[in-house]
Amino acid sequence: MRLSKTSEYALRILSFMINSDMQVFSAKYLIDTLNVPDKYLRRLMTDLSKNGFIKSLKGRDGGYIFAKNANTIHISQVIDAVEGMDRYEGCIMGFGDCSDSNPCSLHENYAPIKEQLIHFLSTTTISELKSTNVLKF
Amino acid sequence: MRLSKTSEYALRILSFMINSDMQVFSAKYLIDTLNVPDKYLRRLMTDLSKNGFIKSLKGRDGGYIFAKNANTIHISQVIDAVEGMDRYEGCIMGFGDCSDSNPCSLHENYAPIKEQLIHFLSTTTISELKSTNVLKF
DNA sequence: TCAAATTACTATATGGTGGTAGTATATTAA
DNA sequence: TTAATATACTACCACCATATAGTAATTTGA
Ligand code: FES
Ligand code: FES
Repeated sequence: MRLSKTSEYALRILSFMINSDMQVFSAKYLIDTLNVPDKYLRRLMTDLSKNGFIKSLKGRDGGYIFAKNANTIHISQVIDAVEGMDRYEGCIMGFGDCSDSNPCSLHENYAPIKEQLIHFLSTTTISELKSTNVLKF
Repeated sequence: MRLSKTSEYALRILSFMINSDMQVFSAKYLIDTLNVPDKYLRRLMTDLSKNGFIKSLKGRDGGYIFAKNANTIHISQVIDAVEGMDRYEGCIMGFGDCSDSNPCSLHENYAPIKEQLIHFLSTTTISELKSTNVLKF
């Protein structure tokens, strides 16, 4: 299972921000530190701003800052904002509806795993990504 | 979590074949029954043949047939043949190496779920997809 | 034999994600 | 006031998965 690259970038950025002591992060700084393509990161940050996760401070000494407490931002919300969560909620074989009463041949075994995945993504918040063990961003 | 459309098709086809009493399946029959695009299915079948899951019988009354016992075909092998399993084995945040000693910030919570997913895909065989409960192909 | 039924091959079109380029706009330290 | 430092916007390009089209090759029943 892999997220879209855009989701990966978004989570890496927010994860990096919550693990840092700094308050304001310029695009340039994030680009250099996280090795995310310049213009791609800028567009993504605008997108995250519009979705209310962060807000931008324009002009000299400007940058990005959390728009709300990171413990109110769930991973699933971030994924939903940049690529949509549908991809993870539907049937693994591509049939739209996934339910016990209308199962595909993989449903019985896969459904419990999916439940855990969805639960994990929708209950974990960005602030829970703060850790001293994490070595990479 | 969703497989690539090609993997979906492949699994739906093999799942359909194991759940049917027939032995030989023409491309035309599969196309009409499973609503998979004509030429796309044909190319996929050739691909599955080359990977040894099925074999083709050419000419009049030809079609496709399992090339080996379906209980020796694991789901992960099918996925690996048509889209590759790397996508599911790596770090959820896109860092190549995923291990407890070099974790990303999601690793601690995600790794156990990934283990289950990989285990499920690599131990389940096509013949286990035979079921009277399944309503859709 | 040969026509019908079938798979195999090659080339091309399309759509979406990821990535790039250039310009416009806003803010502020000096 | 103004130059420097930021973000915002618009258009475009590249690649890959998905899908389509046309033709060639193979087998077999009649
Ligand atoms: S119906 Fe396919 S995974 Fe639930
Ligand atoms: S290192 Fe990211 S999921 Fe394991």
